[in-house]
Amino acid sequence: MATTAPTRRRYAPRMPREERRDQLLDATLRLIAEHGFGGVSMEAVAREADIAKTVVYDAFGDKQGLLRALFEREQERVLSAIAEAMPTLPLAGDPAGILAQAITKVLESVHRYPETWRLIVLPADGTPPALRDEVNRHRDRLVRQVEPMVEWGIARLGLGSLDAELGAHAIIAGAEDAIRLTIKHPRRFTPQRLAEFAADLLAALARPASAGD
Amino acid sequence: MATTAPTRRRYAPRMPREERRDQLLDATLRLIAEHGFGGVSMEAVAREADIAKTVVYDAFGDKQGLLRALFEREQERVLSAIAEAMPTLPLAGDPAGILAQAITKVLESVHRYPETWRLIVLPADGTPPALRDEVNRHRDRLVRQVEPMVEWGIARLGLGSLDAELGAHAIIAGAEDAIRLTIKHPRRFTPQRLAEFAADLLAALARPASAGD
Amino acid sequence: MATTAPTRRRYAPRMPREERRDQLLDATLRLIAEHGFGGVSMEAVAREADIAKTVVYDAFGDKQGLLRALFEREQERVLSAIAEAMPTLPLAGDPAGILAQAITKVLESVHRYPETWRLIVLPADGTPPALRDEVNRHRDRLVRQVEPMVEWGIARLGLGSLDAELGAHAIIAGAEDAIRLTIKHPRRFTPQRLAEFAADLLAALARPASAGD
Amino acid sequence: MATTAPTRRRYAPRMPREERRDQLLDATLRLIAEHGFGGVSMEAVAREADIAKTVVYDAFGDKQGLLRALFEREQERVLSAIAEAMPTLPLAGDPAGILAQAITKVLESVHRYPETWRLIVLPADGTPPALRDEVNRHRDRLVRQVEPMVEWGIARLGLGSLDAELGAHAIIAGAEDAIRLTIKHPRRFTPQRLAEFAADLLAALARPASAGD
DNA sequence: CATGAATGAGGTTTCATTCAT
DNA sequence: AATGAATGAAACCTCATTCAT
Repeated sequence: MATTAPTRRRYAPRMPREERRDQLLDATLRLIAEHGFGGVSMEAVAREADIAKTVVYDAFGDKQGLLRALFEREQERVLSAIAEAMPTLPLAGDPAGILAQAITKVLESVHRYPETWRLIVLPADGTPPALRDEVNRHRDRLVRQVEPMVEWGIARLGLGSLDAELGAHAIIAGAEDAIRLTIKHPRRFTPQRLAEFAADLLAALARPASAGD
Repeated sequence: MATTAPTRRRYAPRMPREERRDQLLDATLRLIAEHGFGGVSMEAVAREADIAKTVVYDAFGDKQGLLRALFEREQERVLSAIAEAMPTLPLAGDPAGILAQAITKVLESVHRYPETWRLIVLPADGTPPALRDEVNRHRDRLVRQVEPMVEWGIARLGLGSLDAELGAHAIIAGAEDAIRLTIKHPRRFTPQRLAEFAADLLAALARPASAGD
Repeated sequence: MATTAPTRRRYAPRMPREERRDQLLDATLRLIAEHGFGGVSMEAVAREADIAKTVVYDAFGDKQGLLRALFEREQERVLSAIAEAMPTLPLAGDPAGILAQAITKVLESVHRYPETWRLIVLPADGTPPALRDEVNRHRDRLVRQVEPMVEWGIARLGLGSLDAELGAHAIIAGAEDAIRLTIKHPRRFTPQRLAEFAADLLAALARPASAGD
Repeated sequence: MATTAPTRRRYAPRMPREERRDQLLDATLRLIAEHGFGGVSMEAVAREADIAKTVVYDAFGDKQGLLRALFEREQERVLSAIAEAMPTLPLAGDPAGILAQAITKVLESVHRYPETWRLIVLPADGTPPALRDEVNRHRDRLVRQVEPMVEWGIARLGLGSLDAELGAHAIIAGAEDAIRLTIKHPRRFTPQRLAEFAADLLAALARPASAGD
């Protein structure tokens, strides 16, 4: 008569709907972090929260609903961090400093909420295509948003011939990699180090030509 | 002269093991390309190859085996393309040109075998973690392999203070993004354009300082 | 001035038990009419009445209880319509007229309460067998009740050899079909038309033989 | 170590696909007969056949497929019995005899395959609406097919004013009731008795007017 | 009397995998 | 080296029903 296994508390503690939703989203995020996207199942979420499956259904309708809600919540955090990190327009001053500051701000958020960022930045297959597409849409929009800034930077640094579209892509790709490094080795790749590298790079790009700029 | 219902392929042609394996890996790759990773099932592979399921088991043991074999085969192609693209040591000459040439070579392979590269570069979840890890191991190795070249380049370009490790990461990240762009919009982002951008960037980085270099 | 999401009906109006029961039975009948029997679930009934599920349980105990109560209420209406339609005993006069009048009366009720009649006359499966059996019991009783009238009619019409039991069955079967036609195509098959047909039929059966009857 | 319950033969006997399908359709029909339509589930069918669930899926694809296949098989039997029972055109001779013979033939089939007939004649809700509609379509077609015969009969019997459309409906409704009686009380209501009743009825309808017929 | 949050059982379906030939 | 028929586990989802307030 083992006491461990069959002992199941008859009723999980009651919880208002919103709180339950949050708790379940946390559980889901944990599952993704540990077992990847394939590890998410309504069953597993319920188990992780030590609760009956139907509670999950009551809270989110179905699996799509669960994942959508998760993405929305996390995306929110990511988008607002990005929005805050974006330099204020019109741009003025030193491109290197501007970039460094933006990167620093983003990476600090990554530091605080690594799982959130991992979810958005490493969009795995297994994700309903709709969600994946949405992430991609946001990314594309970001690239287009950054492009005029890159144009300004190119002009400012006297690099007239450079391909601004690719420049924007490169910056976003670099930032994503920085995010990934931050997630994987937070000690080794600190926001400071990564931001400094970006600043150095831009500084090195500056054409000293127009000396008195 | 197929009749409608009861006509069932009597026997698929016998095939030596290696040939069959190749055929099945092709079928698998096709499935991934069309229906994403979720579209791969032993059943689906067998159907795609118009063969009985057990043949797949005989050829690869189990699903892991199938995917592992696929990854190995495709990785092979990727690795050899990379190996060929790598500049010959010791490095000498213009870093921009060297980088441009390496990128061009890689992207030409991407052009030819987009599915292969997609498989390796966009490693989807749903993939057994073991495989994913292997891809990451290869990537890390590549970063470490590139690092000394970056060091050389930094010295060559007179950028003494730059973080070489991050430089290597940046180059790989940029290359990966280039690969992704090539896969997604092959018309718009040609190898030439991407390589040229890389070259321009490196050229702009060159410190004219040691004028007589 | 409803706001979108968080607006939740605070409390449904309190209601004495009997009134609530009636309201819920109406909701149930509506559900059956619209979505068939499969559309009835405690949840759906509660939603249709805009009330909490447990109220339904409090009112009827369980699903069986709900359905049983519904059947009882509707059966009641059906039975009283039938009772009213029944010719008064002892029978006298023209069988055709008697039948026509009975049919007319029944079909008028069908016209007014098609859902009620549909419920009883088209007893769908999915209904707990118990209920179905009850309907059948009532039907059998009706057949037996009609049988002596048929006997009288047979004698009256001078059709001595006819099987009265089957005659009773035939009349009920015909009436049921008339009901079904009324429910499905109320315009096309009016009570008048159907009653007239029945009267014509009986008139045609009359043996003119015993002329002076 | 009880031998009863946990002893489950590891592998059910192999069977060619068609035979398995037939066996499963039989099992399904049995389930419907015993527990009504609600008693049909893939699960239950598998249990009834003492076989793994997936075998049912392999055989029919899904639940719809199972039910559709069942209906097709049974409908087939019903339709061919009806076709055989239909009097040959052009009609000639005694309407009563014609009707009696048709009814006899149908009811003999009902006697032999009561479950089949029950399935088609008592079409329950819970049936996918598509199937139900198909049954109704067949029934409607039958009514329209019978109508000209009724017209002929009305003329033949000298009942000029009678509503032929309703006559057709009445005949089908009566036949259906006869079928139901046969299914429920095969001893009490034999084909002979029911056919004789129909014949008597028609005979009684004949207007002796054209005395020399 | 009414609510909202919980449970458990059962049904549909898919899939990797094994057995028998 | 092939085939086709079987298994079991696990996922999604729905529903009747109960608990706590």
